[in-house]
Amino acid sequence: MHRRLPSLNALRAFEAAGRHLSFSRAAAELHVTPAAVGQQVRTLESYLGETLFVRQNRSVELTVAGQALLPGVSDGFDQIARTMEAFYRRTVRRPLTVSVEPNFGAKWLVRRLDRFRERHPGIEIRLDATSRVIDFTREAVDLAIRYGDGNYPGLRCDDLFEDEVFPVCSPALLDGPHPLVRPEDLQWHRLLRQDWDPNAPTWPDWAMWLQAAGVEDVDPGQGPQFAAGSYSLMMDAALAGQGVALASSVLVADDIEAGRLVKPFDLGMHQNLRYYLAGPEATADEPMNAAFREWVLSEAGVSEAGV
Amino acid sequence: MHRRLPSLNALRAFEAAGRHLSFSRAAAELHVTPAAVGQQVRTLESYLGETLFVRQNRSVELTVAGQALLPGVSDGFDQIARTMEAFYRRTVRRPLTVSVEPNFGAKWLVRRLDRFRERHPGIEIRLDATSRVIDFTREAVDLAIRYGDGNYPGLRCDDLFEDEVFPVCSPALLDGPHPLVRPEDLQWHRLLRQDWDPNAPTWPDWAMWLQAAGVEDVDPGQGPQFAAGSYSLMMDAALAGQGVALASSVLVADDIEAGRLVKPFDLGMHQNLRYYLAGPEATADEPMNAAFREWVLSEAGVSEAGV
DNA sequence: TTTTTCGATAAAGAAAAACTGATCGGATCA
DNA sequence: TGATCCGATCAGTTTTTCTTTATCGAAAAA
Repeated sequence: MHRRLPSLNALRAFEAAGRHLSFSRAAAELHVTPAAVGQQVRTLESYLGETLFVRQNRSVELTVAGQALLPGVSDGFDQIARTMEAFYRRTVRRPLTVSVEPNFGAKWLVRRLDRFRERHPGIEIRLDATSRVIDFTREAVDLAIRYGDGNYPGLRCDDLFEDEVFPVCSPALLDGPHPLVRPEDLQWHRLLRQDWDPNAPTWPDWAMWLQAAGVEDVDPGQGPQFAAGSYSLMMDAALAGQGVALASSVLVADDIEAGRLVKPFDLGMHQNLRYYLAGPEATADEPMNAAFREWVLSEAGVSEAGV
Repeated sequence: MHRRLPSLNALRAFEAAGRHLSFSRAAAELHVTPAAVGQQVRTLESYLGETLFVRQNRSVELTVAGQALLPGVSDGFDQIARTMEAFYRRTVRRPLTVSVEPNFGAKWLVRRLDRFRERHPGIEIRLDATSRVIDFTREAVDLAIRYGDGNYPGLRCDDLFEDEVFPVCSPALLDGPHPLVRPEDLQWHRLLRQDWDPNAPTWPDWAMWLQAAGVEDVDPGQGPQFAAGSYSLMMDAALAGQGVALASSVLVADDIEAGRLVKPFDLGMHQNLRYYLAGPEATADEPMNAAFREWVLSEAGVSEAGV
C-alpha cells in the first residue's frame, strides 16, 4: 500500500477550519493560535497546489476543492477519534495508584493532575492520600510521593524538590496596625503552631525559627496550637489572617503565587528532608509508571536526567 | 466535538509498524529510519500508558492493547488516504505547464521532477521544451525557465543560478597517451564545437576560452562541429571520450557529480546571462505557481527571500 | 560451535516543523 | 467615525521529529 498523505497536522488543521468555517474557532479547538492554523492550511494548499479556502476579510469559506476534500478527511479523523475513545474506555484499564502525603496531594498534586490527564488520556490516576509508609509488596500502590531522606532500599527513587520552612501570613497583616516588617514584629501577632506526629518527619518549630532569626523577645509558645495532621486547618487560619504560620515552601507555592499568602521575611530553614517519588524497581519502566514519573519530574522542574 | 487525539505522526508510525509487524519495514514505508519509528511508537505508548508492542530481539508483535487499537486506526488512515487519492485524481485538475529551454529541461529539470511530485502530489507538471520566447498572454504556459539577462518586463522573475562555461571531457582522457593536465595539452585532443543560433544567447567559444587561458598553439577551429541545437549530441560525444567540449556548469553538474565527466582545468568563463524562472505577475501567487517557484528555487539552492 | 547478520534500542545532536507574538488591513458594528 | 473582529503575514523561537552512531541479543550462517 502506498499512501501519499500530506502532513497530518496540516490536514487536521484544514479539517477543523473547514468544519468551523473559521480559522479562529479551529485554532481554539486545537489549542493553538489562529496564525498556526493559517499556516497549516497554507502548507496543505501548497502541497496540493490548490486553494482550499476563499479568504474574505472577516471569514473564510471553502472552495470547490475544499468542499471535495473535507468530508472524507473528516470521516477519517472521526474514525480515528472513535477508535481512540473506545481504547480509552476499555474495561481492562487499570488505574495507576499513587500514594501521596495528604497535604502534598491536596496542595500541590491535585492542582496539576489535569495537565497529566491531558498528556496521558489513557492513564487513570487513583490517589491514595496517606502518611503511612508504603509497603509496595503488600499494598496495591504503584508509586508514592514521600517527604523524607530518600533512603528507601530496593525502590527506584527520584528526587522531586527540596523543602524550606518559613513564616507566611495573609497579606492583610502587612498593613495592619503592627505591620510585619522585621521578625521582632511577630510579638504583635499570633503564632500558629502545630503538633507533630512523633513517627513522622517534622518541621522546624517557631522556637527554632526565632532563634535562627536572632529574635529573643517573641514568645514561641503563644498563639493557637493545631493537632498533628491539621496542617490544612492551620493554613486556613493563616489564609484568614488569624496569625502567622510556619509553612512548607512546596505546599504554599501556589498560594503565594496567587497572592493569597505572603512571605513577610526572607529567612527560611532548610533541612535534610526532601520530596521523593518512589516505587518498586521491578515495575519502574512500565509505561504508566514511567509516564507518571516523567511527568511529575517535569512538573517539579527537574529534568529526569539530572537525578 | 472534543477529540482527544494523540500525536498523529506517532499514530501513523504505530499503524505502519503494526501493519508490517516490523519497525524497519514501517520505517521504509514512511521514508524514515527505524529509530524514528521506534521513538514515535514509544511516544504513543507513553501517551496511552500502555505497551503496544512486545519487543523480541529480532521482531515485534502487537500486545492485546495494540491489537485493539490497530484496526480502527488503520481504517481511519485508509479513509483519509482514499480521500486524498480521489482528490488527486479529480477531473478538474489542470496541469501546470512549464516551458523550459530543451537542454536545461533534459539535463537539469527532469531528473529533479520526481522530488517535486513527491512534495506536491496534487500538481501535475507538463513540460513544454522550446527555446522560443514565450508570450504568456497567448500561450497556455504558466511558467518558463529561461537563460537570459533577466530583463523581462511585466513578469515576476526569479533568479535561479548563474552559468559558467568550461571544458569538460570523459575521465578516460586524463590518463591516455596525452593526459590533459595543462591547457596546452588540448592540442592533442579534438575540440568539440557547436554552432550558435544567431537569435539565441550564445556561449563563449573555444577561441575565447583559449585566449583567456593564454594558450596560443592550439587551433580553436579543429575538431568536429555540431549544428546549433545539437548540444546533447556534442555532450554525448564528450561522454564517449571523443573530445573536449565547452559545457555549461548547470547542464553538466549531474554528469560531473556522477563522475561521467571531469573538468580538467579550473578556468571557467562567466557571462552576464543567468537562468531565470519567469511568469506572469498576475498568476504568480496561485498555489500551483507558487509551489513550483518555491520548489525550483530551493532546488537551485536559492532561498526565495534572497532574490 | 563460532561468526555473522538482522532488527531493535539508546543517547545526543541536527534538522525540520509548528507555533507564538506582533503588526497590518479590510469589513462590520455601534 | 472609531472600535472591534477576523484573517494574513513575518520573524523568531520552541517543540517535535529525525538522523547518526554505537550497542545489544537472538537467529541464521559458516
